[in-house]
Amino acid sequence: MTTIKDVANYANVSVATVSRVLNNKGYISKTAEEAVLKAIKELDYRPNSVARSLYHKTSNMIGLLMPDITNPFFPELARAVEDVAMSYGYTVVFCNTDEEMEKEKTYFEALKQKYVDGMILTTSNMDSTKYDEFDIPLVALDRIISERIPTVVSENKKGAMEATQHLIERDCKYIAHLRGPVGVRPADDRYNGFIEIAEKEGIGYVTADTQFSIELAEEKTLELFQSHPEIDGIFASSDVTAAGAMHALFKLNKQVPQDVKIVGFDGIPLGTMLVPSLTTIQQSIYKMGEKATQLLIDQIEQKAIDTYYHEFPTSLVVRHTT
Amino acid sequence: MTTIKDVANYANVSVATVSRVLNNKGYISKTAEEAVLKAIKELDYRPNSVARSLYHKTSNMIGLLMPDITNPFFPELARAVEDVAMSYGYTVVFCNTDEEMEKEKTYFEALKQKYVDGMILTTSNMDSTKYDEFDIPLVALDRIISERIPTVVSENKKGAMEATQHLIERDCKYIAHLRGPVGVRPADDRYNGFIEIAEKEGIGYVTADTQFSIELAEEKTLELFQSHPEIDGIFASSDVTAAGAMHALFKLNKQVPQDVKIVGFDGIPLGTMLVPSLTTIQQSIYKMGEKATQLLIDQIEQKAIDTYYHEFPTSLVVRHTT
DNA sequence: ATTTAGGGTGTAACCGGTTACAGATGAGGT
DNA sequence: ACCTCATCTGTAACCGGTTACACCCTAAAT
Repeated sequence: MTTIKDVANYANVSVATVSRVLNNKGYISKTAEEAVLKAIKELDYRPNSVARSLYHKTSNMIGLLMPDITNPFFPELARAVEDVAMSYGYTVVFCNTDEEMEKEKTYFEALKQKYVDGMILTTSNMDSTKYDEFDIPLVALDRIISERIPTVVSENKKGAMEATQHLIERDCKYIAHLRGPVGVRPADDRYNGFIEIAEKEGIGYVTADTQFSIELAEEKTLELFQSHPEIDGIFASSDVTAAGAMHALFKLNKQVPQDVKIVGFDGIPLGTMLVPSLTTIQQSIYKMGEKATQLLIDQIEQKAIDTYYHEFPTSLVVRHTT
Repeated sequence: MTTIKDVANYANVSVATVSRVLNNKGYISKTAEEAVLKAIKELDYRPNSVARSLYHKTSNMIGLLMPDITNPFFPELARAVEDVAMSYGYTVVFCNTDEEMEKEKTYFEALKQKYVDGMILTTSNMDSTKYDEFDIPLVALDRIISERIPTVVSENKKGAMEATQHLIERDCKYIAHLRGPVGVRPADDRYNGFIEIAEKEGIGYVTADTQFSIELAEEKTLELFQSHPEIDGIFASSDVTAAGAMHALFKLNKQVPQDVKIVGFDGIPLGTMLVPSLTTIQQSIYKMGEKATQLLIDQIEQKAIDTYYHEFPTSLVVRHTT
């Protein structure tokens, strides 16, 4: 491996001069610069970024912590993060936490030891004060952790209200809500939005707790219909959950949208692949990923951050399940 | 940040002794060891892995190059890679190349500058000899690049044959194959497997070229039915493509599986979410990711690699589209 | 009493960069 | 002629670890 010393020797200058050329810093004579550039070219030299990191305590890497890339909501987010990061010369290290606090801690430690410049969190299982202790730039994405951490989320409550309203406009009389994980703010907000409209419109409703798993959603839907056969509308907390509900309806021999109408939440590609395709509340997933990454890089590069809380609008996309 | 020097001072020993304790190397007295361990604990010391890397000339990172994490085939692969990597103390940098040679080159350079220890390739758009030039451990996953690079793929041809046979057993008389990208070996192998069985069984068939996009698959399916309304079976080169075909059939008002039967390829979760759920050729996606990562780490750690070519069995999973 | 050998420890060089600092040179101002 | 200052360059310390080597100590062997 060619080192800066090799280049210095070859160009008959000191390592300091080579470093100056590399970083365009300080005074360099034309002669020296040319000699160095020639040496770099002929020796095919690339600076060792580990050595650089050691000195600068910086790695040009950012960490992306998410529950599970296998959950179809995250690939698009990850994609956006990576696109923006790369355009600024950062690389992305990605970590699946499975919502386990232990894993989260392990990754935090591992990444800190590698001098990652910052982290994007789409998962938060440690005590919220813990995050402030790590003195490393953070951004919360699709989660709300603490007001000290810049945050990017959707207008979850508003979206949920719109979804519920839509089902009512489509003549649903008794609506079930498949609620997301209790305690996760976006899911709670959707729940609250649903309740608010259902109460306001004085319509019949039930709710059931689910996670983001298709199997559980199917199971819960079957249970709901056992106790409430009059359900004619479902608002699912995520598109994956909606897919689970559709399976249950298939088993129950209910026609979608004739017998039961369904609205999901997320707007992931899965929705368009389902047959019939899924009416859903579209989040600006890619844009949220972009914004979060931008916010992180701004912090890393010490730029002032104007707003700490960013809410992205959602939109109702009517497809074939309503 | 606490350094090894702080620990040494606190424990009243030299940095060498601390390092020996950390790495369990050389002679250490019980007294010294205890003092060091106590210091480490009380100062909450973690060795700086960048400094370690500098000495050991490794970054403990591996690169994962894939076309697009947004394509539902890749998250599971990525997940497996990350799981195994992390269990060996490696972190994963992920890169989306969009099958563009330029991007691939850029990432290769960027990662080499960061001295990643190795890379897993699920995409290959450079000249195959180019890869040999980079003297860095590589593994080809779901791609075949060169026999000098350890390779992990599915039994694509065999799987395709099984899929075709299955459609014939289900009484299909005229089968369409939605072929994957020409020139990509796994896709070509599936095509060849299909042709071989179709010819052998003397059944009617057509093929159409697609990519891994749902829209294109839908479009091509519509075209196929226009020219060949007698099609009663479809073997799609991927599950995403199969989903596209299902959309087309929905538009054409054809019942699945009554009028047309469909078999996909991949076994991604999407298949179970579709209604009706998709019969498919299941690849051991996770296991392939594990194996590839293991092969990469073996190379990095200079272990001998017994076999360079690994084929994973596929299996027919019969669900509701056949 | 003197070797000998193994246990235990610290010093300093090293990994490959960056940069503070000091010294050298030469042009321009007084 | 002397001073000032900008330009240019090299030496060496530093980032935070690892380890070769030298040295000391003690107990067993001769």
